[in-house]
Amino acid sequence: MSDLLERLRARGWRLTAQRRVVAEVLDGDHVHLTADEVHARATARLPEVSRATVYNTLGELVALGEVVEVSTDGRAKRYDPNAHRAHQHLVCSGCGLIRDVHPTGDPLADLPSAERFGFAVAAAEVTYRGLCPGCAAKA
Amino acid sequence: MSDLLERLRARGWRLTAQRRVVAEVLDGDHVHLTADEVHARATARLPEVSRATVYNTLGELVALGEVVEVSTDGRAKRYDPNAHRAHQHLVCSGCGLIRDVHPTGDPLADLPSAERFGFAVAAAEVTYRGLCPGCAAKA
DNA sequence: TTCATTGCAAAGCGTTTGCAACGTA
DNA sequence: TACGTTGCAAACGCTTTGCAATGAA
Repeated sequence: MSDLLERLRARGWRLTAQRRVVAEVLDGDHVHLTADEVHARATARLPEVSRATVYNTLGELVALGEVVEVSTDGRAKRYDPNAHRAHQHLVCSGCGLIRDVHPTGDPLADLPSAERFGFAVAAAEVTYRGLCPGCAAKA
Repeated sequence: MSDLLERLRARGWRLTAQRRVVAEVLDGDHVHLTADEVHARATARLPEVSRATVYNTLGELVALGEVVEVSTDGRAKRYDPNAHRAHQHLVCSGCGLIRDVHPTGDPLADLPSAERFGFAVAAAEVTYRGLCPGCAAKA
């Protein structure tokens, strides 16, 4: 993640305490927090971080391609810092848990040109839905 | 779509003018309207349709499995009446246009059990993103 | 010093809900 | 007639924005 901070600095980002904390919160694997969760964890480290700043910072990280927005349900967006390795998401229909997965095969290869209707297809997002072990045990 | 109305009646649905209009608006291929667009088209046919009724009716159609909610962006949900044939979506990054597509291959087959982490995977959603011919020409 | 960044609070958008009036079965 | 359905309007959750104060470079 220090990589991230260096990349941001190299892009001329003005590095503030708030931005550093937001970036740190997003560190780690399988992190898919909502903006509100990011705010909660950020204020735990640094009380003076406003919601607006969290939204601003997340939006900028997304624009920079460092973080990806994931809207798994109709609820709040989640932010996925694992933008540099292609992966897909496994979402629990019960509790909303999200896991990163790395399927074999390229989904793009499954879409023949006859089915592209002239679109310049750039990417494919795959979301697998099911019950996580915990929720399956309760059901 | 008359099929739909008959299915609904068979399920004991109380058939009101408002519900019929909402169902009619959703008729046709490649229809992916937001709740607000459904409301606009519904009131064009029948002025006395409230937003609340549109939301209620859409929610019931989703619960009945006749319509599928699609959240392509972080904005308003869209409603896809093509629930009876497996298909995926091609979304234009420029204008938001959505097309149904029917890829070859089953995405579920691309997720080996080692990548399922104990999840009981039930379904896979695939969204292809790119530029439609119109937006590609402008870019 | 300067100008981007911040915090606050209010507004915005899409959606849901409470409740009285309504209309289908 | 009875009970499910409707419309209105207010409340809601999440996100964005205006503006004055702040602070990194």
